[in-house]
Amino acid sequence: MNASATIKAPFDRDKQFAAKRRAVILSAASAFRRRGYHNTSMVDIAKTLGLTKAALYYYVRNKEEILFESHLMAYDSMDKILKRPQSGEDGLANLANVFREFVSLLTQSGVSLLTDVDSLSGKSREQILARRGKIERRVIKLVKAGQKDGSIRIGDARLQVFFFMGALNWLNAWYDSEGRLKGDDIADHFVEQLRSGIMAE
Amino acid sequence: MNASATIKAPFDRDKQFAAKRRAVILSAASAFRRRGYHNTSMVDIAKTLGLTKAALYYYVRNKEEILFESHLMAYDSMDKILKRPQSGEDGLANLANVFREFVSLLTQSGVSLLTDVDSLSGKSREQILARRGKIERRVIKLVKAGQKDGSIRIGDARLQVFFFMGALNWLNAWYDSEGRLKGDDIADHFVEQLRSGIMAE
DNA sequence: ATAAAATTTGAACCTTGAGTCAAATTTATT
DNA sequence: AATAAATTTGACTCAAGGTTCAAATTTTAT
Repeated sequence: MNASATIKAPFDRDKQFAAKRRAVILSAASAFRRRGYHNTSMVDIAKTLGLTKAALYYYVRNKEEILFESHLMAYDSMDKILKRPQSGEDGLANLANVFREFVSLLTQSGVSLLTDVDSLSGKSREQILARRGKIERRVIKLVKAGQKDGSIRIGDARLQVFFFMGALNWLNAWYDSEGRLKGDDIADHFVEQLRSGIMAE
Repeated sequence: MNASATIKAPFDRDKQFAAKRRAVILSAASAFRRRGYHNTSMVDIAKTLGLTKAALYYYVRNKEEILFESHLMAYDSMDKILKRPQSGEDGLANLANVFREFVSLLTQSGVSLLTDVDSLSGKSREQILARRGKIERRVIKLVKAGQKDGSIRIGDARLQVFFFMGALNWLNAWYDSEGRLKGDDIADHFVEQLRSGIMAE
């Protein structure tokens, strides 16, 4: 309608802001994963972005908020994976697909699974633990479905899940994107080890 | 020889000291495992022992030394397990035995596997990483032996090891000694999942 | 009971790093 | 080019917590 409507880019303020904010959090998350939350100072985070510490506070309320959002980002990604309609042969196949995407997420995208929940205080910590619990419960459901259709060995589903979720979290400690092993190789291998570890028969 | 020789206990100074020092480290290690290194203050550590912050420094050079020794303690225990002569049927059985003892160590004894290596500086960090690497290499050897005698599936042994060592480290995040699951149940389950995950055929 | 050594403490010190803010600078719009 | 809003900065404050130390207390041996 409006004749003057946007021939040039509309330089959306909010979008710009949101993008930069996201960059801050992703960059910080990566540092947290490598060096740990407490071993990463606000100055460190700022420097890697070519900014000054004070500038960070334009995008973020405080350091803890960065940690909080880092967690959220990872869990959002995992939720998205879990929500995709599962169309595998059976429960085991569905679980394997999800697990493969988890591994890919952690090796390919910049998203990292952080463990430093105890540096969050009160409400935030509860919220994050709730999210983690929700994801665990979803994965447990996948396992139980597989047990029901006979593709996954009968057993304590929770323990089965903890076992292979450990592999996922441990990735952080040793995976090096520059290293010899490519993310997909790892995914292939891990999926196979997961499958045979809980396959029925 | 000496007639006055030790009818009463010889109150061995050094032994007493060593025992208390060990207690400090074990107690701190447990706190580190639960709350994390940086979320545990020297005052916290002292209070749980009924001491004052300053008293800790009679037993320990500084906080980092506690973290360092915590790591050492865990790795010493694991080394001891790895050194026991393995007398299983085949490579897979040997590996399973070792893994079972690892799980028992972490669930039964107070020993905890810590991840906060990056809070150590310079030489200490290298030393700890070297110890961890040594253990990993030993376990990888066990896997390779199993591959050679046909009991373990052929594949990248290092990846196979990382997979199930993840389960071990993840234990810290969820295992609760007060919880419903007893350490041995977990060990049984995990060993089975490990076995079938890499068994040949 | 006393002296010497071992252990513990209270009260400081000191460093690090998170957070604040008014002013300077950059960017977008008229 | 002028202006207003958005962004960035330098310099500062402040608290937390690790570390030190001389003095007090407790323990062991004579």
